[in-house]
Amino acid sequence: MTSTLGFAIMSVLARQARTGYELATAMRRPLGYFWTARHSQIHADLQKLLAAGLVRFEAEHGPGPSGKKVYHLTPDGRAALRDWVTEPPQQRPERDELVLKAYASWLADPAELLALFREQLAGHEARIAEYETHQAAMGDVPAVDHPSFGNHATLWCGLGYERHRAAWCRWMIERLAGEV
Amino acid sequence: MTSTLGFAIMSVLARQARTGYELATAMRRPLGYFWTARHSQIHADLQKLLAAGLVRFEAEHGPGPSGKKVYHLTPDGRAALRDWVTEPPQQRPERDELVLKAYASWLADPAELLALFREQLAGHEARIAEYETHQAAMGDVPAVDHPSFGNHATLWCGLGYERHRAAWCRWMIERLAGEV
DNA sequence: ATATACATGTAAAACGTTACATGATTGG
DNA sequence: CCAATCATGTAACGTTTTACATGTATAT
Repeated sequence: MTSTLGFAIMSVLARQARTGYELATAMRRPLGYFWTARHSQIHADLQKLLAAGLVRFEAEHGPGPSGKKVYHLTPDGRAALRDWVTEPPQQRPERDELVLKAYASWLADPAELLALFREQLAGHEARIAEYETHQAAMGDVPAVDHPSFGNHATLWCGLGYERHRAAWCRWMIERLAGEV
Repeated sequence: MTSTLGFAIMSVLARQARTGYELATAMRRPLGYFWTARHSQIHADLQKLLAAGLVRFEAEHGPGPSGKKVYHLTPDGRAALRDWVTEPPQQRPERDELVLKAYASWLADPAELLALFREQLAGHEARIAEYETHQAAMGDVPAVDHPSFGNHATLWCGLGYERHRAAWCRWMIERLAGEV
């Protein structure tokens, strides 16, 4: 069975052939906004995808003890990815440490809590500004069958998320500021 | 080192003494909205917390092969929890399968995608209605040092999250409906 | 020359899920 | 009496992180 990471890798390869190293950097940005993995996990997963016939590689001369391997999707890989996209996602448990802290916030020091949420808010505001710059640079939303539609869709979601979290932080700050 | 699950457990025990079984049901609702664990993991973690002196239990006669154990926080446990609340959360990687699918959505069938996002939207709308009922039942927001402030804060966040996701689904549906 | 980026992999440990295993209490 | 709920725990497996291990190409 292909893991979700396997599909994340194939989602990148569907756009362009890449080495494992390049996949790892894609897992920081832009893919890292919604899926991450370390290079050790990526190399291991690539071997599984290879065994399943979903990817293949061209060995090229390059850095590293064993040259470089440029991976690309096979027709089977592209078909598997295409099918996976429209299947309902398995709902994995939510795990949100800041919300957990909010649940226990009643026993903490309000002044320290206020500092925590102000710090979090600053982070969200910085990311909102960053995402808005990206969005302005990307221009109009293309047709849904264009690769960059995926970039628009994920950026829209990321921006909405950051705005929601910023609003929540402001609500918390308002409540806490009244107590200090 | 206490795991985040350990603090989740202590967040529940800070309100009321509980058995491991009761902690597992709390990990479905209401805690399950932002942190989950199975009973097997909870029992294992309780033994770590016990060894660290952060919780203790009273053995009581009851069901099960070994009676029941009602756990409560020790003063050390309460202090550790209190300190943890105001520490910045360690940013754990985002992993969102639906957003990953959106990233690869350009190569899928628009009609099937439309069905997927309509289904997701229906789920969000149902949860919004459910949370709004909870919120109405809870009444006004109490002082920040009252345990139920934690319930209000987490519910506010959950409601904001569901509304954000619903809005994103509607945006996707609008784009996709134009193509089918 | 030397530091940085590029490049691939393995091993150990932590975290989390699923399945296995047992048995008492309670309500119908 | 029987089923559901309450109750505790262990074992096997898969996923993810951290650390270990190596070595080339390139720009300063």
